Amino acid sequence: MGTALNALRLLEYFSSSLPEIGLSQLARLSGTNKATVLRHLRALEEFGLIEQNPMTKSYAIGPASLRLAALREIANPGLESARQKMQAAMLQSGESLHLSMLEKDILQSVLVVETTQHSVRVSLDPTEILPLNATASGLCMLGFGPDHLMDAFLSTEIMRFTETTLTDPDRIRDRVGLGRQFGWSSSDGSYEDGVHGFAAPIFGIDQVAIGTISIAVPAIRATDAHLPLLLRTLSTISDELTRSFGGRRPEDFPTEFHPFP
Amino acid sequence: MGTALNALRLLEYFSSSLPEIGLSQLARLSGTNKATVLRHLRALEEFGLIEQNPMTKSYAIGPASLRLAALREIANPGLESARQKMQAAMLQSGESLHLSMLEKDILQSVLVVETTQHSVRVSLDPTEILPLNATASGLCMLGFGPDHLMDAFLSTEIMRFTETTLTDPDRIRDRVGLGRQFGWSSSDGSYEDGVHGFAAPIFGIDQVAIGTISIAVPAIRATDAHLPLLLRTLSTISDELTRSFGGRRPEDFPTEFHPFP
DNA sequence: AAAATATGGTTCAATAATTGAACCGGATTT
DNA sequence: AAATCCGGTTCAATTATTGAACCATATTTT
Repeated sequence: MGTALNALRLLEYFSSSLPEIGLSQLARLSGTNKATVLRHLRALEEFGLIEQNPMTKSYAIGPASLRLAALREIANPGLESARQKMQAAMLQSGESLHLSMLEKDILQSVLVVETTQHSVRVSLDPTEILPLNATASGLCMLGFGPDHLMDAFLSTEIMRFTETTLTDPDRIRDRVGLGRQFGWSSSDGSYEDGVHGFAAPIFGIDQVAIGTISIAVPAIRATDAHLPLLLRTLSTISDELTRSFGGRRPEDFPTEFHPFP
Repeated sequence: MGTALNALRLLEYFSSSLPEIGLSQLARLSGTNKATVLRHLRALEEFGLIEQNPMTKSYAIGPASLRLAALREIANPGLESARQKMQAAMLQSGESLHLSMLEKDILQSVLVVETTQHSVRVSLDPTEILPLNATASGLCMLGFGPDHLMDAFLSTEIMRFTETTLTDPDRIRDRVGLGRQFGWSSSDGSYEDGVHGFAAPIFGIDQVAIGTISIAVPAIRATDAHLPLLLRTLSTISDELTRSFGGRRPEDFPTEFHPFP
């Protein structure tokens, strides 16, 4: 049931680590017959969501994705201006920024602006779903997002990614509480080793977070000396983005971010 | 035949002028039964390519489009750096830039950077297919693109958009020849009244144009005094983009752009 | 150098999903 | 208050989808 959806699901197998997939390989990955996969790929290709490399015969995401993204921009204005604000914040802080949004209790990365100032940089997959327990953005979202989010999340399986990933519900609650108090959250290699994250909420009209803005820093530069600059950047851009999305910060939200004691 | 494609085709009805569509309206537009349309929309929605506005109940392009676009970025790197170069060129010239690419003999707009310096600006639909006879980019593409392009285009129906649209094959050939000689093409309201365009080619490895970069200027600012700045901007960015896409300019391509006599 | 195993792609009958007309309840218009 | 509109549902008839087996070709393995 759901031919169209089955076809679309083939797109899920493409990732940054596997951007090109051959017919047989995709059939294996999806557990579907080759003939079926080929039919679907042909349909996706005709629409432009898939593109076949004429040399290698393997398939990749096609140009229609860009068209659709541009179209969404129009219905959902603000993302383009968000990009510009992120660009400015990137130049100010020198680090990469990630904008993520909550959709159906899932935190998805929607915009990435990578630093142009350092050659050692954090390059995370911009299409990934962010685990709420392991990332700064996730902890921040738990703290400032809809009330039911924490319970909903704790009722799912909590994943572990590295040595320092928070998996104990009590410890997660502690960290979220700390974030709620200071206005920002952080993670130190709890999702990927060597990557420190700092995140602040973006609020909607009802003063509930609809997304987060985060700065990803390689461990080498995650120093106490660097922190004030990062927090200053974070504070201003989270305020700008909240306003640019038509939202409002809660009255008791800190106007400046300070390091955790 | 092609359920998946039928579902995807529904996405074609969304545009910048019609970013949200209701169920019945979409059924009418596509000439399909409501039940069918609803099934398709549900499938697209589950994948995230469609999103339903819970208030108005109408549908719009969903967040998965952004994910896919980001994914394509990875397989097809360079677009992000192109955006940055375009941003710089926008700041230099003060005008909006359009990047378009040739896909299957169709010239599609893939990236738009709008000016932030003027309130009178050109805002063209970033998802549109560019007519080869009516836009600066189109004429430029005819001049520097694959050899068969001109014949292929002339064998299709040539569309007229405004009073000044070029529709006579001989006049088109003349203008294309002029572009080939000077390295850049222009259009003055031949696609949309009041919009002047200036375009230069982006070459692939085989010295054939794979796309174009263009500057769109409102008629008020399309003055002789402004032109040198526009041409300078165009020349440098077309060179940058050609290199950034791994291409090569032909040896006899002008290193500087000069106004037509 | 021959055999074995890949690959992308095709065929076709059995099957399972898609389709559209008619219908429903509710909100606007007339 | 009658008539349209809307989003959404139902269900039998039909139609497109599916997967096993197959083909030709390229790359490994023996």
